[in-house]
Amino acid sequence: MAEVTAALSIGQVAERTGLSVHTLRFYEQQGIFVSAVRRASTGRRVYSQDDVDWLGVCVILRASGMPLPALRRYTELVREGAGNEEERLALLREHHGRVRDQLGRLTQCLDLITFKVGVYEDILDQEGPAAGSGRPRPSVGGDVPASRPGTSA
Amino acid sequence: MAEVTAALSIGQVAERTGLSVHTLRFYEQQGIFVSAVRRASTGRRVYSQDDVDWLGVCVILRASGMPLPALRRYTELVREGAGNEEERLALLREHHGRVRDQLGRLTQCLDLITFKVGVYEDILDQEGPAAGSGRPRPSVGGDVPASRPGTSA
DNA sequence: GTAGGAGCTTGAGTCGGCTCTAGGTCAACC
DNA sequence: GGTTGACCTAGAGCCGACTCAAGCTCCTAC
Repeated sequence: MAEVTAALSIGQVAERTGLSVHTLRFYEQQGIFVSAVRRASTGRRVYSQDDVDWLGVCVILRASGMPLPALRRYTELVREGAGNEEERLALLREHHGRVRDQLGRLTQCLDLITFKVGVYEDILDQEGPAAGSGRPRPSVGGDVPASRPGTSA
Repeated sequence: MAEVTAALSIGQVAERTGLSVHTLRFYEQQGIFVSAVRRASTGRRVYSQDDVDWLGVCVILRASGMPLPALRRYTELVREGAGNEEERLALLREHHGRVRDQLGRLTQCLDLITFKVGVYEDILDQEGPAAGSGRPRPSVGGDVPASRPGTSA
């Protein structure tokens, strides 16, 4: 058990969070740090492991589409400390809902794309190497064939 | 069996696709239509049911994050007609992969968020109404409590 | 003692994808 | 014949989230 608080440079933090140094400075300016980023006597930023942990959470929230203003608000609540758990929960729940929606929509999209991929595989199967069997496919999705469109086939 | 090809105004198409009239004109300019949009003698755009069907596909591809250039390329391939199915398939497969990745990442994010929501529910459970039991929770994710951070608890 | 590299600040630029504005045409209704 | 209201074009503007540039300061190593 050593290094209670690590003291990392912006480059090191960039490396371990996957964010660019630009983005780290940008996030700081945007108020996306729970406590002010410390500075060395030379003016350079000094990050702790806590900062890295927090950024890990931020990366996930961002990756799931939380907008910066919401992330900033959440950060503020955490910075204020205990007593505002309701608001944090509300914020997270709202985001949770959005992510679930997004997941649902994406799943639907994936279905369509999977289907279309199958259609094209069949087409290439049949006219391609040998006259393969060609799994039965419902009659949709081959995409308008340019010449005589007709609600696809 | 009537209206082989409907003849819809831009407003009607906007309504049935969920896209704005601005976006429809923008897409047209971007080459996101399989065949040139027809014009009435007055210069107004006249869309067919095929256009609407195609836009339906586009909406789904866009919703799943396909960038406009890729969508344009796909449109071009469909416009060119039969013979380029390999490239269409490649394009769709690539997108399919990206959507699956995105889905995976989003699912992970959802797990974290679900977990955090649970943590806050427990906190509010305990200090709130009555001193509820509080389901056992692993020791992560309560978020740095501002004062004495310490790798959260 | 100087070259290289990491870091600093402020402010501008980029990118994707729309979204809106200005100024105009046209058809329909009162 | 005047007013809506839907549509037209070209081009500018916007938004979110970075990303980069310019010009500077340090520190380290040769």
